[in-house]
Amino acid sequence: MQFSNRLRMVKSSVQGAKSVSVYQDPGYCPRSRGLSTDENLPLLSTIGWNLNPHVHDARKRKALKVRNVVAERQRSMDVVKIERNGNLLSKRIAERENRCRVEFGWTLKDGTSGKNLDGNKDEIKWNKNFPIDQRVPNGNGGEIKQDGKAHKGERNEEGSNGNVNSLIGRNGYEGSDGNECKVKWKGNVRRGLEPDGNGGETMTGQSDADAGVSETKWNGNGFRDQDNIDEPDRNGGEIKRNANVIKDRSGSEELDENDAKCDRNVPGSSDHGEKVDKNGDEIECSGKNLSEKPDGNKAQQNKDATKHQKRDEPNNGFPRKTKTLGLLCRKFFLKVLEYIFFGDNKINLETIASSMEVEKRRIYDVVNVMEALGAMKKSHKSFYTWKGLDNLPSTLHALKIEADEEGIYEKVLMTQHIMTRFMEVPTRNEDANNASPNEAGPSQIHDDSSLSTTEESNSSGNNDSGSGSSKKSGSKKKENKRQRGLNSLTYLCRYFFKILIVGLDYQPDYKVSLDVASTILIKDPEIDGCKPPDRSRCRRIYDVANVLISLRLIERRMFTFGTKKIPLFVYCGPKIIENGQFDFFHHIRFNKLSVKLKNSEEKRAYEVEEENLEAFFRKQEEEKNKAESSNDVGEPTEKRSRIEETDPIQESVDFDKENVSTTLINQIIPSQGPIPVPAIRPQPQLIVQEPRFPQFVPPPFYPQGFLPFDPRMILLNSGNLLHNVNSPRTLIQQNNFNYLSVPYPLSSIPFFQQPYGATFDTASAYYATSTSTGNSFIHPENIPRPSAFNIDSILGARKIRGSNQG
DNA sequence: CACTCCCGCCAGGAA
DNA sequence: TTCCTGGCGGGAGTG
Repeated sequence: MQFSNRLRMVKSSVQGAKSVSVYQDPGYCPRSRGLSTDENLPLLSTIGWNLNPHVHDARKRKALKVRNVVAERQRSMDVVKIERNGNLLSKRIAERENRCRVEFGWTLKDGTSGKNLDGNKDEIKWNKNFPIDQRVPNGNGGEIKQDGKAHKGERNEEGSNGNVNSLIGRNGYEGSDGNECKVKWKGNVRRGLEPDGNGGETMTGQSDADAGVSETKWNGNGFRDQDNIDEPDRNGGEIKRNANVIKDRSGSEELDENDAKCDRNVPGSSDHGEKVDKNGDEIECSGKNLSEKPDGNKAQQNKDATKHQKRDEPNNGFPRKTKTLGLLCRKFFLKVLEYIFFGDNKINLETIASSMEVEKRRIYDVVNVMEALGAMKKSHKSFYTWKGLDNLPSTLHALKIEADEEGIYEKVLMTQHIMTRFMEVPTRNEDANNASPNEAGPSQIHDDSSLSTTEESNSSGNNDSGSGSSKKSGSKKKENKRQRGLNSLTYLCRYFFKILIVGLDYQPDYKVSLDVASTILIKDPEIDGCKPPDRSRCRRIYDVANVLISLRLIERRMFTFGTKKIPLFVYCGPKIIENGQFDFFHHIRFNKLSVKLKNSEEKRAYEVEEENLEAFFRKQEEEKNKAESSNDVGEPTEKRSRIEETDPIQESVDFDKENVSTTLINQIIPSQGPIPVPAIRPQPQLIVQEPRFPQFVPPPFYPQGFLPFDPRMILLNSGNLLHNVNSPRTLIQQNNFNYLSVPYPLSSIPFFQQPYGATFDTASAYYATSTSTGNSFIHPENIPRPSAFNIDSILGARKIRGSNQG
């Protein structure tokens, strides 16, 4: 509770008064180029000007509805879950029509007072605190046993336990713990059950819904949502629910009423208690009882129920930092693990989204990346098949081959070189205004004269002139579609991976900056030159990167360049081997995030997710051990997790998983047991490495103005070229362009701290190679920015201009 | 101010 | 026609 309160953040409500960013500079914004200013105007809704308030309101309502739906689904999800015996939730909706019985149960943690509902139990014994164990024979001789005393069933009023479906109900943060608005299970819940006509049996009970790591059963408040929940499990058509089931029989208006009544110990009341729905289900009403009209398949997406849970919760009550994509990915992964654990590889996005308390839209971001990695495949609407990441090494191997064939490594190098030139220090006499980045590039002719079709299509995407013929619009549509595909997260992810892995064979410490990656991803330097990529796609790269980071497949490491820090991405996934196998669960378990999370909420959230994951694995192991108890010879437990000091993935050492610390974000714990493919970890940052730049063979393609360079060529002050590799000043100049064969060949700056490419002083035509001897050395501090390709900085300037323009 | 990236609008298309 | 999917950009949050 305290923590939840702490997490509450008041979302700033700055609206309207903000200046609007209008990207109208055709010289910079590829999408804007050649467009009229109207095309570049942001939506009115975003501006808030001249906007029909009704439209605006409608949008807001829609957004609100979406949020409500999410919350509603969450409630549904609470009811959907199953006992851990594998009664996997949500299978076929159609089956709900035939289900015979539904059990609502809470398994008791201490096991003293009742049986778990595992399996097809016929009865539940309740805690002795339960004064009444009322058995009502149903029409077919079945027994209905009802409720018990919940001794630990503290539930969130919202039913928004993000972990409701999780075996590990850690529930430690973001109010997802059911502790924010606790509903104490008062027990003493009595009710008269009406036998259903089908001989269905309803069991009500309650579990020790302790957020216990290993005991979490179904313990959420739930709306009955037949679309989600009314599905028999695979063990005989039972759904066991140990949730506070919300039942809306009379529509939203009654919710509060029911709510209020149910706060009391509910005596068996036909009004608020169980009712047989048309399918013969009985629904228990207990704890926080809300009722839902059992009127059919589409339970009214509850606005009202959500209403009261949302009203005090700006930003859904959770700080933004606890909703990061990386964190979401971790949660998602845990959910998937549960599915796998239950032997089901069909992932229902709706279910997952509900249980994670996020909009489905957010899930797509993760799913798309997973798809790109081959981990998931869409089966049908809202359902994906989990294929796993065990084949990741071979998947990446294939990607790497593709990358090689596409010459991506050369593109990377070339982009680095080209971008380097944006760091030119203008001569004193030179008007800085004339030295725009684009003009410096070898592809400038391209840039100016011929916008690529890509850009055209980009532009067309924003162009709503609509005056073209149908034929024209058809092709435009096609082009839009093509462009959309190129911008898809899946595509970007794969391409991003190609960029990140393609150089591993050449540079052991291969790393790529965001600027380089975004430039290559967003444009083909060969065609488009190295114009600044647009912001939007950079955002996508951030999205992809965050997911990959949370999966521990890449790392983002900060490198200093002068006074600036620039992030570089480093691959740290499994070794890329053809037909290699990879225990991804293992990988994600023992490779903790190495990034330092500054935000405490985010850090806490990550910790909780780590703990959840760990608890899941422990649970899994426990069960495994039980099964193999006879053979089990325990390893010495002295081996413990340790703080990673060297390359953490050098070897896989047996460690006692049970004692693995899961709270250290920066900790990397060697894995237990061998894994087929070790993970690649970046080198420790502080180790000075020899510059290891391969003898770069010029790529087979050359943009206009770009000529291959010879690493052995150096440029003398006279401008003549010489073959010499021994000189510290290794400058290559060909065709009016300067290339450096070896970036910072003799620089005292460690290579890993150096920016990509070389720093070039046009005034002196020297490369900075020495801090002590080179008269013309340009200290990094004197370089305006680590990369002029920093998108937002460029666009930020544009932004100002745009704002100035109106 | 720059960087990061969440949020939600809305186009496109599948169901 | 509905609604799922996901591209996209605004702007919030943070250092």
